[in-house]
Amino acid sequence: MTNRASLQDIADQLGITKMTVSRYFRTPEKVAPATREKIAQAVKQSGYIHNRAPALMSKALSRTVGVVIPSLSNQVFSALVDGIETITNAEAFDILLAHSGYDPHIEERKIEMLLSYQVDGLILCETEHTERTRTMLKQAGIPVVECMELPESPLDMVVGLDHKAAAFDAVSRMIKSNKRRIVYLAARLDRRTMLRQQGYEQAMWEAGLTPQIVATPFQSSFSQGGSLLKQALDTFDRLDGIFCTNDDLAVGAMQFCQNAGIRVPDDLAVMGYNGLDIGLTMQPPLTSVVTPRQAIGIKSARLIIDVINGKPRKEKLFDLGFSYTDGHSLG
Amino acid sequence: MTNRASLQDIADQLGITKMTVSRYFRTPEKVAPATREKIAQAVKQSGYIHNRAPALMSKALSRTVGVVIPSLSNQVFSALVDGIETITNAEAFDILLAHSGYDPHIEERKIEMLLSYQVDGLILCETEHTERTRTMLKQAGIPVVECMELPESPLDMVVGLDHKAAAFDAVSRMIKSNKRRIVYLAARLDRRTMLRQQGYEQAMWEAGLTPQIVATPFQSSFSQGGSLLKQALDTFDRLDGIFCTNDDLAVGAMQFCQNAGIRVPDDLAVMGYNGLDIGLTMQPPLTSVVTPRQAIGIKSARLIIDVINGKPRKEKLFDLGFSYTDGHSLG
DNA sequence: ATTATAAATGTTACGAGTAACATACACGGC
DNA sequence: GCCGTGTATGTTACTCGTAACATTTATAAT
Repeated sequence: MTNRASLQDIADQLGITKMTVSRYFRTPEKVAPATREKIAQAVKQSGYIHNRAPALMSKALSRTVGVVIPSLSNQVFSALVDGIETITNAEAFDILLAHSGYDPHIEERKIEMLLSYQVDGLILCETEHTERTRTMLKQAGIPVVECMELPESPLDMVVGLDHKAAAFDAVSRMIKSNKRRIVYLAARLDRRTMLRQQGYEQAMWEAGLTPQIVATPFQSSFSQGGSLLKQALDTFDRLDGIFCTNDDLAVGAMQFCQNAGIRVPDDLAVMGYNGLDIGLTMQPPLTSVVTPRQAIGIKSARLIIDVINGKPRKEKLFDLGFSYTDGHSLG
Repeated sequence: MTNRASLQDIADQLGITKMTVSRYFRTPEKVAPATREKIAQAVKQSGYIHNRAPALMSKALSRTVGVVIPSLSNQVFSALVDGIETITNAEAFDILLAHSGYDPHIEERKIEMLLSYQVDGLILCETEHTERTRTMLKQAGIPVVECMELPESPLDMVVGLDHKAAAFDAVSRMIKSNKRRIVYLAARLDRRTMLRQQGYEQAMWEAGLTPQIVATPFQSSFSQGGSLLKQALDTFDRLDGIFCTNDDLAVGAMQFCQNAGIRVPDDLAVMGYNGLDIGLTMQPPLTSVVTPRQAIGIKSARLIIDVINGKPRKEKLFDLGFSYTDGHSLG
């Protein structure tokens, strides 16, 4: 907008060339201490702000990684970003953040925007992409990590966990606690939700039980958890367990139980997914599958930066597994 | 990284100049339909991705607004960003998102990054800034909106609400419901939390009551709500109400009540702040101050873009007020 | 047909930091 | 005093999409 100070302005003021000033910012040790001092002074006084545009035009690195998360109000992704920034901060990279609202077309638009800023790498949290997204990313020739799950046809690198296996294990636990009539509660039927459903179904069939599902396409929420459980109770007789596709639903369902006088876990076992803080404040504390999202972020950023630095790994897929919260809602 | 296709590449391929291709993207109606068709073909085939860098170098607009939110896992800010994007999408602006973790120094770094990308405007969610942040923003000469609250020394424009007044009103309501021994529960003692405390204190003093505060500097969370309430009950006799600085604390506190056999609102009235969904799933539903965050986002983006388009308003401060959720936790 | 006007495309210059290479200068060792 | 080495700084060329202006081509109006 208005004319910000440029390197040239500072150089003119000191009777040196902008090259020296440029060096001052990027390799200060190559500038004489006396000059360094003078420049520091002038920079401070002029309030110079770095301008990336010309640097982006040279084929140099932008030292920026693009990150696309599905939602801005989900602790899963904020922990993921925290993990990413641990690494990027240490390596003097910036991140450029965008959110897709779980929509592949919005993801496409955001990726296009990030690429237009010449990011050196991309971290994505979804595995469903538009055709154009795949084309663009191929063209871009930068490292890409898909994180959180293990896609069937990865774009490039993958860091995540097997949600089907996690769900299978979680439901098997419930069955081991002598629960038999277990319903799967689901919302926003995205891919990860469907994978968990598959794990649930497999565990049920293998135990000789019949899977029963109550789902809504709407965004998951606490209140949704209550209404889905109500619907499940109305539809199926003598339920003794619910496996919820995330903790929001699980907590909502547990609240419904409290209000309806249903005892957890004696009358109804509840299994959540993600291991959020709120689950542990319930009475009894919610048992929940914990996804290692911070570790996923760290690993993803590490991989991206290694590739940028010319140290590509042979291995491209990293399964970081899962664990459980220390809850008592299973019986 | 690898050599992406440039406008020149496409132009060469078609025997035209890059200028025509550039026009095709920005003002397609000025390109002959036949040419348009040919370019569309070539663009698709080459997988061309726009490169913003040269455009950022011309003094043209970047058509990008920077947004710095404090947290990536707070519905308040995701709703705010939703509001912002309603407008930016309609006006063909992009947003560049960053998060500060409520830390003015991180905010400074993120603002510096956004400015280095030549954003045309900035939306900030905090009012505490470092000295350098203020200098940079003055230098930058772009419109800035501080949103959510009403700062004492605004940088430029402001869209928010008066948290002190809201807290005053909320606590006055509790007092009108014949609650007398009301404690303020607070976490992460940021400016907005302190403002609410002031409103609380004023309401108490004006009613001839003594304010009592239980606070923790740690990040607010559901479990924190329970322990703060426990601490309050241990410290003060015969509490009959709590005013919580946000819904996380309020919900945690209500869960504590349920577990401890404290009846809400008969034994204890609970007032929350923000009006999140989860509060309404409680039994009884939580009464909470609703902040108009989506509207704040819309208004903020509107103002920024108006100024960018050369239509500055005389008015610089917009108080969008507050309302209440339809809860029953007051009595 | 002839000029006026509009539509389509082309030409030129520009922006601001940086890589690669070039030069100047200081200092120590002989 | 001369040379070699290294440090500090300067010079030049480059990046590529776009604004502003120029030119060509098509269309309409008399």
